[in-house]
Amino acid sequence: MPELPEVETMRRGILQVVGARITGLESLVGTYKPISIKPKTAVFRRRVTGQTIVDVGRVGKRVVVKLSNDDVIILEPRMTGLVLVADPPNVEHLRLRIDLAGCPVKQLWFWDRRGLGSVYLLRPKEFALRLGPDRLGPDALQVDPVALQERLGSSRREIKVALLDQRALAGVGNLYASEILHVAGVHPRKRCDRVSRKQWQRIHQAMEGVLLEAIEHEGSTLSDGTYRNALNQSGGYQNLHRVYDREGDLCPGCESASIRRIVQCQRSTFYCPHCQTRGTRRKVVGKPR
DNA sequence: CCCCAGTCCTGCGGGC
DNA sequence: TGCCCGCAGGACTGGG
Repeated sequence: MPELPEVETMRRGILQVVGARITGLESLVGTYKPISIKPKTAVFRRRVTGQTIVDVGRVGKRVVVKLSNDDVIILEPRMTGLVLVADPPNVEHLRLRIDLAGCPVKQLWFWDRRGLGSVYLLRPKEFALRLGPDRLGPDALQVDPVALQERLGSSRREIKVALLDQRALAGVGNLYASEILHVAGVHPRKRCDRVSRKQWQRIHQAMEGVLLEAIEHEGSTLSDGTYRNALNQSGGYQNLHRVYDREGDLCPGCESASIRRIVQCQRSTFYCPHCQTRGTRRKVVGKPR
C-alpha cells in the first residue's frame, strides 16, 4: 500500500534515470486486465519518445517524471503498483515498460499485481489542474503545524478519516494514519473540531517523525509482500510498526493495554485504548522510537 | 460544500 | 482437499 514513504523510496530508487533519453514505451498486457494508461499506448509513445528526463519528483502518493518538453509522466501505484529498474517480483504483472538510453538503467518498469494503479502523461496545464492545490492538499512533509490545523481543524469528521483526505493533506494513507495518531496520543475517533492546538502540534510532530523514520527504513512491506523498492527489495519499517496490523498485541507505548482494531469508513484502524485518549489531556507519553 | 458508500482489481486465507 | 466468499485500501464517482 504505497503511501508517502513508499512512493518517496520509489522516487529515490529511480533518480538515476535523470538525464536519460526515452527511446520507446510498451504496454504489457497478459492474461490480466490492462492498467489505465492515458493517453493510449501509441499516442503516449509518440509523445514521450525522444524526450529527456530532467527530474523525478513526487506529489503525494504519485511519482512525477518530468520531461524536457515540460510534460510529466505520472506513475500512480495505488494499492499494489511498483516502479522498478530491476527484476520484478514476477513477469506476469508487468504493465508498462519505458525504454531508456544514456543512463545505467535501460528500462523503467511499472508492475502492478491488482491493476488498480495507473500511468498518465500530462501537459503542464493538465498537471496543474489534476494535481494542483485545488485537487491536492499540501504534502504531509511540507505542511507546518498551523496550516495543518487550518486545513483540518474545522471539519466535523473523525481525525483518522480526515488524515486520509488527499484534498486536505497529501501523502498519508491508512497505515501511517494509525501509526501517527498512536505516537501523537490522539484517539482515531476524535472529531477534528475538538482537537486542541496542542494536539495538532503533537499530530504534526508525530507525522513528521513517523514519515521520516519510515523513509529511512524504505517503507513498509506487509505480510502480503507486495511493496518493494525500485530494486525489488522489501522495506524494513513493518518491523517498527507500533499498532498497524497488531490487534491483540501489547501496546509498545504503555506496555499494559492491548492494541484494538476498529473500522472507520470501511477501513481498518488500529490504536491503543490506553495511550490514545478522546479528551484533550494525554494519559501516557508514548515515546517515538 | 461536506461526507459517506460503492466501484475498480487480484490474491489470499478462513470457513465449511 | 477444494470451493466460495470476504477482505485488503489507493482514488474516484454519485448522491444524500
